Amino acid sequence: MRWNELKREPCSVARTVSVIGDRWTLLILRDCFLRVRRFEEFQARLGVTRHVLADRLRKLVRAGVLHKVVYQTRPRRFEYRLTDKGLDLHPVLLAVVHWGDVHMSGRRGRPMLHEHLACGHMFDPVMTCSACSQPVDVRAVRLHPGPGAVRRR
Amino acid sequence: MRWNELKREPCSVARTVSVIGDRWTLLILRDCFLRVRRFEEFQARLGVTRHVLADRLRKLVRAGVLHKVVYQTRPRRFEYRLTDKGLDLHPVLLAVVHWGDVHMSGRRGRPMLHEHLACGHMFDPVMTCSACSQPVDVRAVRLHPGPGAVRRR
DNA sequence: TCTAAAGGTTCCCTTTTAGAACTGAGTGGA
DNA sequence: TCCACTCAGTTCTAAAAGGGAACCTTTAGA
Repeated sequence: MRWNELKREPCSVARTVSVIGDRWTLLILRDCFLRVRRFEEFQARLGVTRHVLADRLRKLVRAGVLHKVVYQTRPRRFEYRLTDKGLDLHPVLLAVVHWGDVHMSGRRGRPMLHEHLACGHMFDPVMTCSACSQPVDVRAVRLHPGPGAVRRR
Repeated sequence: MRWNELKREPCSVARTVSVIGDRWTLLILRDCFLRVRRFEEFQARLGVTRHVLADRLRKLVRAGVLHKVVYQTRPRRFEYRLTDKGLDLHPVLLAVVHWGDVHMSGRRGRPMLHEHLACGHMFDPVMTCSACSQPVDVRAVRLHPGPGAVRRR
C-alpha cells in the first residue's frame, strides 16, 4: 500500500498516520510546539536533510497542520506556524512524550518536565473519558462501528 | 540522522519515534489493540508486504512492545501480544484516533465509536493534568529541563 | 504421495533518503 | 562596485528502504 491510499482508508488511525506517520514529521511537530518556526532552525535542530525537511513542511502545509506566514518581505520569507488543526495534535505529542518518559528514559530520568500553568504543578498527562471524567483503562473500552464505518470483504 | 541514533537523543519524542515512528508500526499496533495477533492476519488486514511486516514485528518484540507467545507446537507457531509496555501505548492510539475523528473524517463521520465500559457512555478521550485533573490546554503548559536533560552546543 | 496452512525468507526492481553542493533574492559593508 | 553573508530552498548521486511476487519449511490431513 502506498502513502496516498492510506488517507482513504475508513480508519482514523490510518488517516492520521497519512499525515504524521513518519519519522521526521513528529519531530518537526515537536519543534513546532517548542516554538521553532523557521526552515534553518528546524534544519539545525533536527539534523534532517534540507530536501526532506522541505518536503515534510510542504506536506504539513498541504494537510492544513501548518501554515506559512510572511515574516519579512525583500526578500520574501516565511515561517511555519501551527494552525488550529495542528494545535489539536498536542494531546498526541503529550501521549508520545509521556510514553517515552516512562519507558525510554534510562536512569538519568526524563529530559523534560511539564508544568501546568493552570494549577502550577508539574504533571503527567492522563487520558480521561469525556463522559465521566475518569481515567480510561484499555480494558474498559469497547469499540462500535460509527457512521463512517464500512462493511468489508 | 539514522534510525539507530534517534533512540539516544535526550528527548522522549525522539526515543518514542525510534520505536513507533513509522507508517506501518502504528497500524500494526492499532490492530494489536483490536486483538489481532497472528502474522497472516496482520498481513491480510494491513496489506503490508510480508517482508516489512516480519521486520516490524521483530523490531517491536526487540523494543519490548510485543512478545511472542507459542500457541501451537508441531509445527511451532507464535502469536504476537502486547506487553504492559505495549498496552501503555493506548493513550497514544486514543489521541491519534481522536485527531483523525475530528479532522479527517469527511462527511460520513467517524468510522468508529468508543464506549467506556466503566460508565456506559460513548466517549472522546480528554487529556487531563495528573495534578489537578483539569483538561490540559496547549497554552497552559510550560516546559522545564528535567533530570535527563543535557545542555548543548 | 499430494495439498494446504502458517510464518517466514529471498529476489528483483522502484522509491525514498542521506549527504553535500549549488541557486537565487536581497542585505550590509569595504 | 564588489564581496561576503543570510535564508530558504533545489539539484545531484549513492545508499537504504519498500513493494510485489515467488519460494521455503514444518506439519497435518486426504
